[in-house]
Amino acid sequence: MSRQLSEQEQIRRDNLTKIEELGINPFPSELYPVTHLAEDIKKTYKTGDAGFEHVVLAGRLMMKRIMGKASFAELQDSSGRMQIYVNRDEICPGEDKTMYNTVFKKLLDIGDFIGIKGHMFSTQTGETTVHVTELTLLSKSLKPLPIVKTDADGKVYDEVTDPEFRYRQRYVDLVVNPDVKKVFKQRTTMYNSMRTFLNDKDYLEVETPILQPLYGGAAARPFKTHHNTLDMTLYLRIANELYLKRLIVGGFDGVYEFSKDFRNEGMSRFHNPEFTQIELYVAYKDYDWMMDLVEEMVEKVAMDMHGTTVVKVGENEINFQRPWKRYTMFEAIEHFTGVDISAMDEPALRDTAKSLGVSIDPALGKGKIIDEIFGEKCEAQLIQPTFITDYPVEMSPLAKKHRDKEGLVERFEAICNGKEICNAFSELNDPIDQRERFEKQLELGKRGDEEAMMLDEDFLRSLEYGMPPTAGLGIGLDRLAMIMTDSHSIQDVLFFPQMKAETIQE
RNA sequence: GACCGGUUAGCUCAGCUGGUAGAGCAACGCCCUUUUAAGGCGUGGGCCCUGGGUUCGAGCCCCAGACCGGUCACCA
Repeated sequence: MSRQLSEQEQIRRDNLTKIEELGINPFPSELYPVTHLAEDIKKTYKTGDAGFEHVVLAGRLMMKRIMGKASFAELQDSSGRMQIYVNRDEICPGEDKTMYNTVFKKLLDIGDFIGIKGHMFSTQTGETTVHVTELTLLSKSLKPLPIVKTDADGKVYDEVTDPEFRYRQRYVDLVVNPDVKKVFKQRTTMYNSMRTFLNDKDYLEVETPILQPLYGGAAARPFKTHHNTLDMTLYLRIANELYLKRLIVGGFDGVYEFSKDFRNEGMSRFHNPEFTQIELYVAYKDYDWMMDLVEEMVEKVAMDMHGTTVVKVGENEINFQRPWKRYTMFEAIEHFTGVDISAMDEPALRDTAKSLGVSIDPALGKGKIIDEIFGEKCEAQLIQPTFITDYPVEMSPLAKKHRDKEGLVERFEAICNGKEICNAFSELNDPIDQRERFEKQLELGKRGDEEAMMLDEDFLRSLEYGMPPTAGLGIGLDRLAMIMTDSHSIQDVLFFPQMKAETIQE
C-alpha cells in the first residue's frame, strides 16, 4: 500500500476506521429488505396516501443538506433519486445521539450505500420525501464521486464530460450522469423488441462458434489466436454467416443470432474492434421478402423504443414508417451523379470514377469500383431509410446471382442517416457457383485485396448436401443503436468501448 | 496512419507579455429542526501528463513521447 491517497481519500479511510470503532460493520453481509424504488414512489405517491407508512429503500447517498438537528439528503437507487428527511431525535430516540451526530453527519460520505426505513410525506415545498426512522450503512465508498448538481431550471453544474474519464470509468459515468443509463436501457429495449419479433415468427435463436479455424462471411481482417492443446490457429469470428447457413442445411427454417464479431481494423466513432450484429437466415425466402421483413422489424423497434416511427438523430428527423424508398445501386448512382454506369466495363468505370473525383486503388476490381463510387457519391446523402439493391457480383461472393440481371446479385443494404445499417441477400446455395466465387476471392487476395475471403471447404461440403433457397440478413446493432438513441459515437452505445492501455498508478 | 486541438485540486474550468498556483462546487471545522445548486463564517488540498532543452527564472517558449478528442484515411 504505497499508493498516495488524496486528502479526501484519506478522510474516507479515517471515517471507515471510526465507523468500525463504533461497532458498525461498514460492509455488512445480510440482505436489506428493500420494498420500494424511488421513481415508483414518486410516480404513485400523493400527499397523505395510505400504504406508504412503511417504506424501505436502499441506494447511494448522493447529497447531504445538514441543518443542525435535522437534515435532508438524497438517496439514489437504480431508478432515480429520492429525497430523505433525517431528524436527530427520531433516528436516535434515546440519550445516545451518535448515529445522527457522528455517523450520519460526519462519517457518512457521498457515494456510501445506505438503507432507510420510514414513511412518505411531502415537504412544505411539495417534494415527495421519506421521513427516515431507521438508517443503516450498507457499504462504504472510499473514493469521492464527482458531484454533479442540477438546479430547478435543469441547468447542470460540474457535469462529468471528459470522454476518457467517462469511458474508462463507466461505472462512475453511470452513477453520475443519469442519461447514460437511459441509452443502455434503450439498447436492451431494442434487442428485446427484435427478439420478440423474431420469436413470434418461430425463428430459433442459436449460438455458433466465436473461435473459428477459418474466418469468413465478411471481408475484414481478423484477430488471430492459438489453442494450446490442439496446437492450432483460431480466429475470432468476423461474422457468423457461414455457420448459420450450415444450420439451414441442417433443416431449420429460420435461425438468428445476436453475435459479437471482431474485426482487426481501424477505430473511429463508427468502429469498435468488437461489435454486435444480428444475423438471420430464413429458408424458402428471397431478398424481396427480406426487405419487407426489415421494414416491419425496424419500424416496430422504433415504436417499441420511442412510441413513434419518427426518431430525431442530430439535425435530422428520420421516419422509419413503411414502406421505405428502394433504389437499385445503378439507379442511386445515376440519381446522385447523373451518370448511368450500368453498361460500363472496367476501364470505362475507372474513367468515370476519375471524372467524378473518386480515387480508386489500382488493385480494385470492377465491383469494388462501383462500390467506391456509390460510397463516395451517394451513401452520405441517404438520410431517410432507403434500400439499395442489386450489387455487382464481384463484391458479393456469398449472394445469389440475380434472377434477371447479368453481373449482379440479389443483395440489398439499408442505408439510414448516411450509413449502412443492414446487409442482406438471397443466399447463394449453388455449391459449384460458390466454389468459383471463393476462387475469385483468392485471386483478389493475390492482387493485394487484404480483405478477400478464404475458401471454406467444410462450408462448401455442406452446400453440396443441399441448402434450400434462403434469405439472409445482417444488421449492425451498434450502428442501429446509435441512430435510435441519437448517439454521436459508437462509444456511447457500448458500456466499455475499446481504449488504449491505461497505466493506473499504484 | 496524417493533420488539428486538449491534458492545471475529487469534478468543471481560469491562469495575460515567462516572475511565489486561482475560482465555483466537493472536502474539513463551527452555527443552524421542512431544506433543495440550502445558507453563514472559517480552513486545508497541486508530480500544472512524462522526459529533455532554452532562460537568472517555465503551468506558459522549444524538442521528443504518452493518453484523449475532432477531422480525414482505413473500414461490407
